[in-house]
Amino acid sequence: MPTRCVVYSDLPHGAPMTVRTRFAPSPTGYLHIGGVRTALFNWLFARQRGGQFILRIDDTDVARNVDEALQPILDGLRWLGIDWDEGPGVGGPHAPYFQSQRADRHKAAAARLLATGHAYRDFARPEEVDEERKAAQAAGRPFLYSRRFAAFTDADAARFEAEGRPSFVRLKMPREGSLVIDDAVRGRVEFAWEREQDHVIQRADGSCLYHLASVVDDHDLAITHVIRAEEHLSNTPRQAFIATSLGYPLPAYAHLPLVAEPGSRTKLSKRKLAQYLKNNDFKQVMDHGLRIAERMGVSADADTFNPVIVDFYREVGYLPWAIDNYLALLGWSYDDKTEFFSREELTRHFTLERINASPASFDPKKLWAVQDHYMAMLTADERLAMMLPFLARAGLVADPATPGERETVRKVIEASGDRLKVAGDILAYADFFLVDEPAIDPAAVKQRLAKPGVRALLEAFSGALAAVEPFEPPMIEAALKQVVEAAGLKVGDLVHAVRVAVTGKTVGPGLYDCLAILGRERSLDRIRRALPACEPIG
RNA sequence: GGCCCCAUCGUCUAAUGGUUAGGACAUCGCCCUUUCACGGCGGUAAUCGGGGUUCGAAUCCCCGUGGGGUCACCA
Repeated sequence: MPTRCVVYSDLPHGAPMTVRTRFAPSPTGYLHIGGVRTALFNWLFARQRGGQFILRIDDTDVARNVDEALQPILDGLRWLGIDWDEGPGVGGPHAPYFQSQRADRHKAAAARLLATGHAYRDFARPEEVDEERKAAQAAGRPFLYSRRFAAFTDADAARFEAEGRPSFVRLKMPREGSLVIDDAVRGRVEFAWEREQDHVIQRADGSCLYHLASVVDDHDLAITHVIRAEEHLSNTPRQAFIATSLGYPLPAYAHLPLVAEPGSRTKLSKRKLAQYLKNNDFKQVMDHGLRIAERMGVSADADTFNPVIVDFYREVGYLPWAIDNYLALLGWSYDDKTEFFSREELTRHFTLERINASPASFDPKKLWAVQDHYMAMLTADERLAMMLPFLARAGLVADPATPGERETVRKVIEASGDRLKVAGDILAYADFFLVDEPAIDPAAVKQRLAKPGVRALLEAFSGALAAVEPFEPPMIEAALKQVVEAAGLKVGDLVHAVRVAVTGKTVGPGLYDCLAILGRERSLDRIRRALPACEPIG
């Protein structure tokens, strides 16, 4: 290893090498929003350069059921449209794409490192290293393993073995000089070798640790650009040491700014949901999701029903591209005003150069705004296709929906306009058209129905409604205005009461649309049934 | 604590060393309006501090301060 080694942020010009990036999640059972951002940037960069995006599963240390823990991650990426050229489910020329299945390669690399003197067998017991560590700490100096149980000769090894000590393998890190990497987003970063530990790369049982495995796999998969979160920046020296010791060319590195908590710079974590809920924007988005889950009768399992986890957005009915577009803006920008990009535009414009180096806090309200924008661009048919499954899940329509149900829902969608922000919102706007006896909000009754004069007004309107022909919004509006004028009142005085009588709520699409969709008979029936509630309370 | 990274409105961000420091979300006010939502108009709001370099610094350098990441036989 040269005392100074410069890693370039991109490949030399003229090298006709295809860009290959990877996302290497470990099977944790869920897809974290920060992980998605990393995957997205890798994907975008590969696509922009006409290269390949590889999905590798870093399951080196898993004791759990990998399939079960992997599925949500694969599903999440697919849902978001982040497709991989090689990896689980699609295979590829460098298979297998599971780290656990590459153990032989890792072991061979460890053996080579040992043979070339870049690593050594160590016979220290954990507590013996801990003692050194504590002593260094107490003395106020940086810890550096003494290597006193390192076997640099066969004689050493024989002696330690005679003591019955198990051995494992450590890196023999340089203790002079420094490593300089030219990070694509951070620029030049220098690390002194004397601060780097002799990391363990292979356990006594022969299994290899993450850093070795990762470097070997990246090389075997011909990864050219390692684009990952900033938390890995300090891992880079040991990985660069492993790679160069093995004779591998170094990949280019790009360390992405962390996705931080709302209103903070701390790394976003799914475990701190309770704390994030104190943030009003976060709470609003969460509560909205909770209401939708409740209407569908879905249990909002805190483990995945969490705005830090991608599943949340799928459950609630966000558009996958809205999430991609929002996440692309978290740490990256195109110019001073463009915020919305089609898939093609984004893959055309994306560059590593325009990635920001400082942490970016996750703002669920801004994501909401991006979602709003894309939702508004959908046609009624597109929304219908998107929303029907939510209604079916809530038991409000058959699965598949009958032609009649589809027609009704389509009308509701058209009448609802921009009110539907996420697919799950249809539940709140369509229910009273799909059930015979909609739930009545008591507060709405008190506010709009239980007042003097309301009953007579509703009765008069019923009479007018019975004669409206055709039963369409403009005519219904005219009839209502006539009743109101005859009574010497304002439109609002009747509209609100009719709305509550008919829908049970104070909010919804335009009233005339509601009545038209409901039809004459059902409208009259509901008004009739609401009349007893019009008696003033007390 | 060591090492490393970061620092423009509350948030995401823009600004070849020369701009009245721009946009978006959020927020506030007004308008539109049958509710809600949308929409329209307008407002509040930022270069962490101190030194340099320079005719000129958000921008380059240094020092502080603050925040963050990382220091496993986890990944």
